[in-house]
Amino acid sequence: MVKIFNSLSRQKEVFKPLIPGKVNMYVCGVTVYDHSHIGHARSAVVFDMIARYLRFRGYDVKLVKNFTDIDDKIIKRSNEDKIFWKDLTEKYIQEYHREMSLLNVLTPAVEPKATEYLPEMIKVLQGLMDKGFAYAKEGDVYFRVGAFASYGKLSGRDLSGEDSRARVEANELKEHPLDFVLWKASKPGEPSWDSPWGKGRPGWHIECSAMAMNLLGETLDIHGGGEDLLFPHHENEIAQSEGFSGKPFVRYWVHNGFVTVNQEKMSKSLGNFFTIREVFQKIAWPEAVTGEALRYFILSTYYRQPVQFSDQAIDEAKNSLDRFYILFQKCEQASGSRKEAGDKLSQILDKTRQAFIEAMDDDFNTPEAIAQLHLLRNELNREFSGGLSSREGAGVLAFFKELGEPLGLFKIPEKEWKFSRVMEEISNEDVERFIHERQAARKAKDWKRSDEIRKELAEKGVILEDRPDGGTSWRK
RNA sequence: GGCGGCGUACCCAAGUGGUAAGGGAGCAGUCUGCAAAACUGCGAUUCAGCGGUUCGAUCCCGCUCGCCGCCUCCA
Repeated sequence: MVKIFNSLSRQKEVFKPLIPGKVNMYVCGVTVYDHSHIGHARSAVVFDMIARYLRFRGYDVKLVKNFTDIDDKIIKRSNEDKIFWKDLTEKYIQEYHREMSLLNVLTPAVEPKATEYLPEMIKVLQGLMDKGFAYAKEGDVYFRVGAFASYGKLSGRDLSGEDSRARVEANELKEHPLDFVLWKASKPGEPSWDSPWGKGRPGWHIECSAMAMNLLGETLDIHGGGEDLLFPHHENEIAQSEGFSGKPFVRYWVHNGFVTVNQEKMSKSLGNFFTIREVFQKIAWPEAVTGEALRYFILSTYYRQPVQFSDQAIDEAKNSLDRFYILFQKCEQASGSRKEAGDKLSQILDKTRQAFIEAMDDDFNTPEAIAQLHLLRNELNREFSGGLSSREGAGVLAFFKELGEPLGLFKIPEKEWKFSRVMEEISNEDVERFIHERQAARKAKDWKRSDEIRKELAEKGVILEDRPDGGTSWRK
């Protein structure tokens, strides 16, 4: 039984989708005018994890995540950089895709772009006009907040209570300060589309309503996004969508917490942000390893809590993952002749699976779920210090991969994981050659030469482990 | 001014009305020719502070302090 914290009710609720077994899920994506930062990465990873976990629990999940490819910032940037706005957005969409794949974020079923849904948006606008929820002024169209009785139910504000310090944009054309623009008349030279109210472009909020309703239906099971979108964006989406359809727009609102730097929200305006690409550039591990470390870092905090980004935090995540991969390597090297433990192993695995599900069912408590995997790792090392049979080793490995799937972790083949911090390249053949030489030295009790070789290899990032059976394992 | 959140060991981070998971780092031990890995032990008499409710509170209530977020584009 999955429970989800619903921002609308501000409590955990038992998750029951509209249609049993099916989940329609919409997540606000990014505005493509610049590089994405770690905050965007968090949101993407969190909702990817949620979709993965619901699938793990047997739901048929359809996930839609949009690209906002037309807005003020895009127009501004395209003018500054003297690049056609369409080329600008295309460039960043491609970059986003590349980064998502490094983070092991699955591609959503549909990734609609705002500019591909103009007719659908205009249809919603027209509907809102017809019902009196919208009014046109000088080529703009505004939503009339006063006409929508439950306006403010998500963000907990009421229309009368907006006092003098509310920083609402002054606009003579609006009937109420909180009225928001659905359609914006275009200035000469700006990208524009035809509409019954003249040439213009859509306001920000309308795209999500139109795309979500068209692709997933008028009532969504889950709608996600960063907590900064709660107001006004999601509040406005509710008003538009419910005003238009007369049906509840979203059953479960889910919001992820921020990535912070020195306790402050990572944001463009504060200038304290790290782009995803910059993190990958800075860290010398293979990209896939960095991606998994970053993902582990994100998932090691509960998704609604703020998470503090730092180089050290990524290092710690990597260290934790190393422990798992060392175990995986041992599983791979398990010996076929080993006597099997029988039921004990499967009992241990079952117990962990149960605890894992219990944690994840409780509003996707990934830190707790990961802790369970560490407990298992610990128990396996303790109970099976004598080693596992190759069949058992494969079983354990498969088990970690199985539970790693909803988290999107443990995806990297053991041989490709990077243990050492040393980035020097050395071929496997050379490593084997050195180890062979060292074996001979050890046999002759030439410890001096043996240690020299160990040291040499260590400098090249190869870590040696002499096994009780006389062989030597290595990793790099 | 309105609304909301947070404060758990050196760092990260779960959690429950019944006496503090897990990870990282550290130290010690076992094992090892030496290592590595692994395991074992040590590490918050205590959960920002002060009151209250309770047989009992880190967890419930109130107040105080500190930090942060939204109210403007924002994941």
